Amino acid sequence: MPTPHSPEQNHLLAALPAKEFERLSKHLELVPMPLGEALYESGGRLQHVYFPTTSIVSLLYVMEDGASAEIAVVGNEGILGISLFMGGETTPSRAVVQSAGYGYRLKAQLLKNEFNRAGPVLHLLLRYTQALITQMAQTAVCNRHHSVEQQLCRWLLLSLDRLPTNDLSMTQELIANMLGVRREGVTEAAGKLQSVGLISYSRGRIVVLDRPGLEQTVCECYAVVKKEFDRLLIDIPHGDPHQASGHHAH
Amino acid sequence: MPTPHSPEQNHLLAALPAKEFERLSKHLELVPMPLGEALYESGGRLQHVYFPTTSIVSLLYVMEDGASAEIAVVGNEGILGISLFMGGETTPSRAVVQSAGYGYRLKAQLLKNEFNRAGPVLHLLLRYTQALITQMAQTAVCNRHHSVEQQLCRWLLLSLDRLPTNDLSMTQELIANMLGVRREGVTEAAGKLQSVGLISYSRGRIVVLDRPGLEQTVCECYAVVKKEFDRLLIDIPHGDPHQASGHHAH
DNA sequence: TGCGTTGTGTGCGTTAGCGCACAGAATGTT
DNA sequence: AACATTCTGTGCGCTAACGCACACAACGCA
Repeated sequence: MPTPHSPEQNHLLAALPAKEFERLSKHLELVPMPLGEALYESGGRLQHVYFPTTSIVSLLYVMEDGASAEIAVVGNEGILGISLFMGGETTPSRAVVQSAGYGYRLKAQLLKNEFNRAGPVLHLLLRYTQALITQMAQTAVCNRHHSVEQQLCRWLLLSLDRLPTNDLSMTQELIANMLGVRREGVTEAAGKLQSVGLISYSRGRIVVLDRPGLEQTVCECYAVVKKEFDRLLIDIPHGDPHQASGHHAH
Repeated sequence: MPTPHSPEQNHLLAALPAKEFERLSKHLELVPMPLGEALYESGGRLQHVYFPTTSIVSLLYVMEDGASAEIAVVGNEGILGISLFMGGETTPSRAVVQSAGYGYRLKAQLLKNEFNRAGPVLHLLLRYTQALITQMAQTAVCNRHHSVEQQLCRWLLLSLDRLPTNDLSMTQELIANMLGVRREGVTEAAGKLQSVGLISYSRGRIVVLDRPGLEQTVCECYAVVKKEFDRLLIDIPHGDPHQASGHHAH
């Protein structure tokens, strides 16, 4: 058991004021999140919300003909199951583990109760949701205007930001599903990135060699989203009329 | 003065319980919303939130090179300025009036106060926000997988749903900006739709002749979003632990 | 060591959409 | 009536991405 797990590995949990964290932490349940597991299906009812720590989860829309597209990605900075507290209970999206790891889960009703106290937890979750909205919106724009190569860069950086290492365990097939493009398109784009020395890969294992280089190749979409996440979540003022004791998410 | 205006033309306002509506309505201010007006700019601070009644507003992302894309559209079913109550205060998007008309506005602070009462207004706004999220996500998918023609259909239907008539006042240039495609692409797609008898247009005026026909041509994205809006907003249970007196949004 | 499975590379022809450069039509203006 | 302006139609060549059909490489397991 090399890595000791703790809820604070999740930034949202870490950003909670002590009192709220106390209340919730006793109900947090550490769960493994294996590659490919669906935390929820389109339209399905949620039993739990999930706070990833070492895993990454994709929010996917799958269409009637089987074509798919990732609309956002959630890792240790976030939470899965926002539709619970937004009031809809379900969403038309799927949530699939894209990078195996661990996370903590919490019974749906407990989170709702906490949310309905209308305290710091509510405000924190809503801020996170706004950041997530930005990510979705930017994904829409990126899908419209940018090349597969640029999008691959974005995707790699998004993953990198949510992992402790710089090697990802992902086949090109999977990446293609996420980006909603052909597998061959990913092969080609990845080939280019490798030939320029930014990454190196082989059979489902991608190592990022030159992160700054990637950041130069990526489209603006990455920075926009990143900036917005930082703005909304790094220095979190707890609530609106409440205290503003400078907590940090890391 | 042919049309008498009333706040209830906006579905969200109409869905408010009497008590909340009372409290807010005295502060609602009827404002004209002329074509092209920007209700807010990327990163700008909001002074008001807007409840469109006869107007339609596009949420746009504009990129460094000037390319743009609509990520969602808001009409009499919704509200503009969700980042106010989500806690971010601003967003990276612009809000531009796409179809001239009227709306009611409310001072930012008043809405925040109401929101912070954590009553029916909060729950209603959050449900609406979830519907909006679905629209954005589906836009991302649509951008990835569907043709300009299909997207034009979707766009026309979205507009139609938010207007009392079936003629839209929109140049192809504007539509192209919204969809994030070339103007010529819109010309071509619109030409096809016209030749099949679904629409008729001339110099900035589009009349929808055959709505059912449009609904057959459009991609699934339209229906997904529509269904989700209906599910979340038509039969609104006010709040979670509160009463569930069957209010209707129309 | 051999064999199946799973990933990856490559080479087509095809297509949707782009960028550009106009020509023509409808409208408003004086 | 003449003119500028705005909107729309059309005709290119060009490129990114698609769909398909393989060949090949790596790894896992008997």
